[in-house]
This record gives sequence, structure tokens and C-alpha cells, in this order.
Amino acid sequence: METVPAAAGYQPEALEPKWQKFWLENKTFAAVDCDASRPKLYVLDMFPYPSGAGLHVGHPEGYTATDIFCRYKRMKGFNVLHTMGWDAFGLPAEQYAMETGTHPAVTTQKNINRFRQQLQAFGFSYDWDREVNTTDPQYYKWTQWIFTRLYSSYFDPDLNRAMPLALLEDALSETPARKTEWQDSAYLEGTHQGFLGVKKEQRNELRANLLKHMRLACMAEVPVNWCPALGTVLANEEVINGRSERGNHPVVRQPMKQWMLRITRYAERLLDEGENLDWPEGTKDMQRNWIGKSIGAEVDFAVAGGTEKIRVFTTRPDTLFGATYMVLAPEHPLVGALTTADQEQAVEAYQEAAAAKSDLDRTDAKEKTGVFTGSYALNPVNGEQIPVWISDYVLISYGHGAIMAVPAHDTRDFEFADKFKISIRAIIRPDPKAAAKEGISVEDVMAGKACWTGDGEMVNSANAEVSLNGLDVDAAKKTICDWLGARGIGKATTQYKLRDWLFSRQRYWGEPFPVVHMNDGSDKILSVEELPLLLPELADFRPTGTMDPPLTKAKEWLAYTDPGTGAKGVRETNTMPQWAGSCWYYLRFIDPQNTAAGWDKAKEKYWMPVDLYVGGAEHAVLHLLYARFWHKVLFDLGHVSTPEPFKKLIHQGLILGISYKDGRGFLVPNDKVEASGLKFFHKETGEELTEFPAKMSKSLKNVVNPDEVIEKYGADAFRMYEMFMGPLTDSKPWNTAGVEGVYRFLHRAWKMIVGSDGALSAAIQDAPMTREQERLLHQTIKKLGEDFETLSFNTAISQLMIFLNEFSKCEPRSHRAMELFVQLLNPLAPHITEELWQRLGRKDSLAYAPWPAYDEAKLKLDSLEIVVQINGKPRGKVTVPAAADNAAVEAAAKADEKIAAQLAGKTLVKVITVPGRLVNLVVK
RNA sequence: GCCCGGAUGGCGGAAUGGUAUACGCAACGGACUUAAAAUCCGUCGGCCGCAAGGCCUUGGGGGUUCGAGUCCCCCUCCGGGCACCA
Repeated sequence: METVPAAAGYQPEALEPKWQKFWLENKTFAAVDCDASRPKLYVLDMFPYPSGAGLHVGHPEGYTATDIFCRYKRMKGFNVLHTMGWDAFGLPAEQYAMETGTHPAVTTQKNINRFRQQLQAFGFSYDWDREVNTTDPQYYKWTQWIFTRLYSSYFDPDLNRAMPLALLEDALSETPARKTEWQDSAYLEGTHQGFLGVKKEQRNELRANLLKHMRLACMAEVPVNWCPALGTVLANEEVINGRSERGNHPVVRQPMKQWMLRITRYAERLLDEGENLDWPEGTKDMQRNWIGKSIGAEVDFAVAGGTEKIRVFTTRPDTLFGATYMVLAPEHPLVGALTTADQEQAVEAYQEAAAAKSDLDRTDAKEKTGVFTGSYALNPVNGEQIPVWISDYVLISYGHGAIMAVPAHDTRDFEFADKFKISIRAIIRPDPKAAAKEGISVEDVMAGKACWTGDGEMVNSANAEVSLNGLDVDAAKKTICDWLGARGIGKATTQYKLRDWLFSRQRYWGEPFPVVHMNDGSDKILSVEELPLLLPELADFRPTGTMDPPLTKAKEWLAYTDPGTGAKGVRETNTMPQWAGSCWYYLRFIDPQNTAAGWDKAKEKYWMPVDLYVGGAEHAVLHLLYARFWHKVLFDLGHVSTPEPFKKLIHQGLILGISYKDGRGFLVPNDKVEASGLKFFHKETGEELTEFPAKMSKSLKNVVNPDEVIEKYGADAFRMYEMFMGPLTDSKPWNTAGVEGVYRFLHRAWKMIVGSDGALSAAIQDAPMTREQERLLHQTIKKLGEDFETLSFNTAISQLMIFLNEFSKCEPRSHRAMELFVQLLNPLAPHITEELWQRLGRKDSLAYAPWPAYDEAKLKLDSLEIVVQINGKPRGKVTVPAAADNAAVEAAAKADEKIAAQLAGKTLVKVITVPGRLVNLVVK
């Protein structure tokens, strides 16, 4: 291969494109499927949404980190799978398309081309033959296929896993044909017996209802988050404080028939099986909170003078004796039946007001509101009549949409009872120490003047059959649950905050559902032979202005005739949310060209799980929880071999921009700021401003464009700067001046090896190294290996700088040392090192050169410098032979002139010697 | 309110309980140059001192230890997440 003509020095603009082309043409980074001769390593980046704005400096941070890791691991002999693709369905492309009249497919392709070009300019070692694009029909064919698997499965509560729905169908027949396949499931056995137990004429209905209800993907009329501005519904996770995550538009609650994915069935497994993952503790914690497991009890309250029962969930069954009222959510189905004539007007008015409130209004409400229904319930532990209220502080979507209120021991109930003058009865005497710490008076609690939610001693909690008095909270819970269970009015149970995943959107630019609504009322799911179901070409893909999705405009596409039976139907017009494509892309990378399956099983078994997954913390619950859910379903159905997809997860920190604020704390866009010396002033007002790091944003004008940085300093400098800024997982501010530092380093590295004439520097010879040079070299090899393993690139770079500072001074310079330096630097700065490798006389690419080994013996010193402390303060240093024992070191310390002077007249009490490090003389 | 992170020079940051401030940036001084840039050499936490040297210093306060940036308790501030989930 030719070298870049370089009479001048280091020219990244010439050599970087040259090596990028070389890698691409030679497929240097192609991963080899099922290669048993090498250990495999699957390193995954979160693939980007190819926006019109192009790459920003945040994207390459994680990508650079994984690239360094992959390059290092290839040199260590690993068969590395490292890939890139495009998460290209979604709202922005569609909105841009509406503004400009361009089809989203056109914009998407354009953006992808731009992103690919930008990413290739960084020299990332992706296997580009495995690129995927979620909007490619050959990709979304399999997204649709996974949906059909969800649709055709149910979650077996007995086996705690997904099973083919066909088995449930089989159990729902008079003469099951596949019983051998499902005899392990007590659930199916029970279902079968139940089926046989109902009258023949009711069996069809039972079967139809159960099949519809049990599917992991099913349609349901549910209150959804409708965003009028976006013209679509949103998942709970996409709504922040009652506004859309994207665009910050108001969101209202609206009942609609929608596709739901039964992620709640996996709540326990998502919780359990996530526990041992090598993920950031904070992220696991966020998922735990999101799933929101609560252990408690459900209890039935009879209605006084009625036949209805009000079922509540409580985490504090121990406080049953303190329940003085009940609250139903305004939407609770029993509200109508419980409302008395004289309360009817007030109740209906309240229900209407609650329905009209947006989620934002509802959560923002500072004061509790509510209305009495006029009815009373009977407290099951003491038969007492307690009033039943409705209030929007009780949510219809959690538990049973109703609560027993214990104002003495729940802050929300206390607030409510206090406002509406409902009686407050203390039944826990607060633990005096705990109460004192909280600043709460035990007497106030006992008098109903204060609320106590902590532990203590149960009082006033007994009836003829059971007494909790004298117990602590935990013991009381257990005792009362046993009693409730024995009476058949309650039992210990568990609730989760996690809701089912709302899976349809009223958009054009997404995967069409492979479903037809047949004229006879049944749904038909398309077989894999009928996939992909292509998104129809539409001239007008804007929202319809109603709740009908844009696909209702595709008249020809809508009509369906069953090729077998000739039965007619209409296609589903919703599309899937953007998360769908990203839920399984890591599986497609394994086998991206496969037309017969989403992926080949043998390849899946070889590559999975993903060994390292790097991406932003903003996906901590959404993408990462959805993907785990899909993966578990696929695992249960035998399509993948691991229960979890991502073994180790890392979040790169945010790269912040430099920003400015004035005295009042208001942010000033960077184009309004003027520097004068080391201070900053407002161009218009002249006010002095303070500099601080803030998220990069268009409005602050502090966005750094990576293309410009590469143009000026090259990709190697860019990569190294982002890694040198600080620890990968920390947020850190971008400072372009800092790029100069690593740029200088690369220049000096070039000059250490290449002479001013472009040939190998005359100083480089086959010369032996000094003892010190050898030691530094081996230290550097050791440090780089350790730091690369732990992704500590900032300290790895420091060590290379130390090496360069020393070796660039030396003459002659060992040819071998230069080669090793180039190898160590290669993962960080792949372009310059490939070039230097050639200048050093090597013909092959560096990419698979074996990683250097260090020699422990070469790290040893002949003599050591030992710190001498007196009473823990460093007072001097002595040099001793490396082999010196503690006594010799101690003697040397005492013999030191300065130390001896300071010891004079004092009594030596104790000597602590840390071998090879220090001696601490404790004196009086 | 609750749950996670974090706080070290002018700045980004380094430091298995063992010499705090490695490495880089900025700044300052010098060399080279007619000059500038680039490059190279040097200085660079604070206070006292002519110096030798001493004292102080890892957000604040306590504690454990021969020894604490690191471990424990309390507090302040900053960042992120959740938020009427019974």
C-alpha cells in the first residue's frame, strides 16, 4: 500500500480517508459467524435515529468508547461483532415530511446516508455489511412477525412463561389433541376442566373470550393518552407531567380501542431476572421503581344495606382497625350504584370535572378534593359503618381503583380527613425514638392531630376473634392477613405500578400491524408468507384531524380478501410505535440478510447475549424494559437462547456545551456573549456573565458540530479528546481548546517516528533500551491493558502521553519500542497508527496484530524511594534497595539526618512499615 | 416529598486506607523569529519566609485509624429519575 506523500508532517486530512477506504474495501472488520476457534464478543451501540440535523458530539462518545474496546479485543484474539444501523421510523421524519411535502422514505434515506458518511469519517470499526434499517421492509417483515408471535401466545401463570396460544385453544376443546404438550400446566388443566364444566351452548363464547383476553398482544378499550397536537396516542412512558415527551404538547385521557402488549405479565420476571445483570445500579433501580412492586393485601368491604362489595388493595392491612372511610376513584364502576339521590348532583359534577381535567391538572392539584357518595361500607374487622367518598387522589388504574383510608397512618388520607372533618383514629403508638427523630409528638398522633406512617405498637386493634394489640407492624400484617384469609374476605397479594404497554399509534411512518379485521367480527393475523405487509404509498399522510389514523385514507390497501376462503375484511390502520423496531435490532445484526427467518438459531446461539451495550441513560426504562420484555417472550417460545439480551450495560455521560448566565440566573445564548480577557460580558447590556456547562441546545447556540472538529483536527484527535475529557460515564463540558492538547500529542507522536523528510526518523534504530526506558515501556503496556478492560480511556491516554514525553527525548529510539507504542495507541487513534505501522516497515494492517504482553520482571526497580512519616505527616524520603526488609527500611529511616533531628528528644511509640511504600514513626 | 449520582488547583480531571493535585488545557517567563504563529525549555494550590523550611488545603461539621479525598454519622449545594401507585 502506498504511503501518503508527506514531506510535511502529520496530515490527518490525507491519511484518515485513505485508511477508512482501506478498511471498508478489505472488510477488515467483518465478523465471522460461528467461528469456534476464537472467543466471541458482541459489542452493541444504541443505534441512532437519523435526524435531519446530523450527528452531534454526543453520538460519537459512546461509539468511540465501544470502538476502542472492540479494536483492543480484536488484538486480544476475539471474534468481535460490532454493528451499526438506523432506528428510522418515527415522528420527526413524518413531521418534516408534512412541512416540506417530501415523503418520509425520501428524507429518511437522505438522513441515513448523511449519518453513515459522518460515522465512517470517525473510522469506527463496524461490520458495515450488517447495517440494518428499521424502515426496510426486509427488516420490518420480522418486526411484524414478532408481533404475530406475541399475538399467538399467552402467559401461563402456572409455568410463569409464555406458551403458544394453540395449547390454550387445545385445552378449550372437548377432546384435546395436544395434551401431552400441556399436561405440566396446572393452569391449562384447570382451564380444561372449567371448560368442560360449563354448558355446551356457552362453551364457544367462553373460548372466544378467553382467547381474546389471554393473548400477549390484544386489543382493548382503554383510557389512553391522546395528544391532539401530535394526532396520536402515547404510551404512559412517553408522557411527562401530562405533556408529550416529544414536543411538550398537552395530553388528555380518552377511552379508545387500542393494541396492548401484556408486559405486566412479565413484571415479576423483569424484576427478578434483572437483579443479577451487570448494569448500572441506578438504571436497575429505575426499572425496579418503574415496575413498582408492592406487597400487601386485598380486602373486601361490604356495602351497608347493599349487596355490592368494594375490593381494595392496601400495603397496610395492619391498619384495618384505623380505617374510618373509603375512597373510590371517580371512574370506579360502583360509583353510580353507591350514590344516593341527594348526593347525585354533587357526585356527577365531580365525575365530570375529574374527566375534563388533564393529567397535568390532576397531579398539580395542591389540595385534596372529593365528594361523599351518601353510602357507607362496613369495616370487616369491627362492623363499623364508614362513609364512602370519591376523590381523584385515588387512581382508577392502580390496584382496584378504591382504597380504605386510614388517616392516622397515611399522609394523603390524613390531609383528606383533615379537610373534610372525617374522624381520625390512631391504632399505632409510634415508636418513641423514631417519632422524636421525625419531630412528631406521640401524643398528637394518639389524639388524631398528627399522622404517623412508621413502626410502633398496635393499639385499639382487636375484635372478638383476633387481636393485633401489642404487635409491631410486620407481625400485625401477618396476623390480620391470616385472619382475613380464613374468613374469605381478603388475602395477601402483590401489585405492580407497571401498566400494559399501549402499542398502537395513529401515525403513518411506522410498521403496519399484520392484522385484518374480518367482516364476521373475527381478527385474522397474517402468516409469515404474507409478510412483510408493506406500508402503502400515500400522497397525503397527515393526521386526519379525527382519531382515525392516516392509513384509513389508503382505500385500496384497506380492503382484504382471504386468498384461501375469499372472506373479506379491513386491515388494521394503526401503526406500531417507534420502540418496536429497536426492541430486537440486536438480533437482526446477527443475521441481517436472512430472508427465511429473523435470524438463524445457530448464529443466535453463537453471538448472544450482547456482551457490552453502550448508550444513553435516557433509555433506562423505555427501550431497555421493552427490549427485555420482547426478548423474554422470544426466549419462552424457543426463538432465542438466553433469558436476558444485554449482559453488561454502560451509559456514557452527556457532553455539555459551554453556556452563560447573568446575575439573575437567566441563560444568555452564546452569540450574545463577548469575551474580554478571562471574563465574559453581554454584548448588549455589558453585564458580566458567568460561564457554566449546560446541555447543548439550538436555543443556547452552544452546539458543537463534529464535522467541523474533524475537518480542523482529524478524527483521531476528536476520538482521543472525547475519551481524554474524563470518565466515560460522567457528564462533562466540551472545550474545543482541549482538542488542541491531543492534537499536539498526535503531532509529537508522528514526529517521534517520522523524520522531516517523510522517511523513518534517523533516531530510530535497533538499539537496546535503558533499564528505565524498558520499565516505562512495560508499565505502559500493563496500564493500557488494564485501562482498556475497564473502559478507563482517560488514564490510558495519560500514560501514553507520559511514554511519549520520555521517549521523544531519547536518542537513539528503539525501533521495537516504537512499534509497541503504535500498537498500544491503535485502538484510540486507528488512522495515524496504521500509517506509522507502515512507516516502521510493517506490511499488514495493525487491526489484528497481537496485543503486546508485558514482562513483570521489567517492572521491578533496583531501589525504592520510601516516604518517612512522623505521626502520619510526610517528613522525608529515603532510598533503599528493593530487597530491603522492614527492619532495614526502618533503620534507614531513623538514620536519615533530617528525620533523626526531628526524632531527637521524643519517645518512639510505634513504627508502621508499609513494604515498598512508607515508614510511619509514631512518637510522643 | 422519595430514590439514585456527584462536589479535588483558574478549567477538564488523577489517586489498591499510605508522598493529594498524575496527564492535559489555560496563564506566566524564556529560546527561536524582523515579527507573529507553530515548535522547544521552564514556572504554575494557598499563606508565611531572603532562604532552609514551616503552616494550611480534596463542599461544611463530627468520628474511626499510626495514617482519611478514599471508611462511618450529620449538614449544605449541584445534577438525574420518580412523584397522590394506597
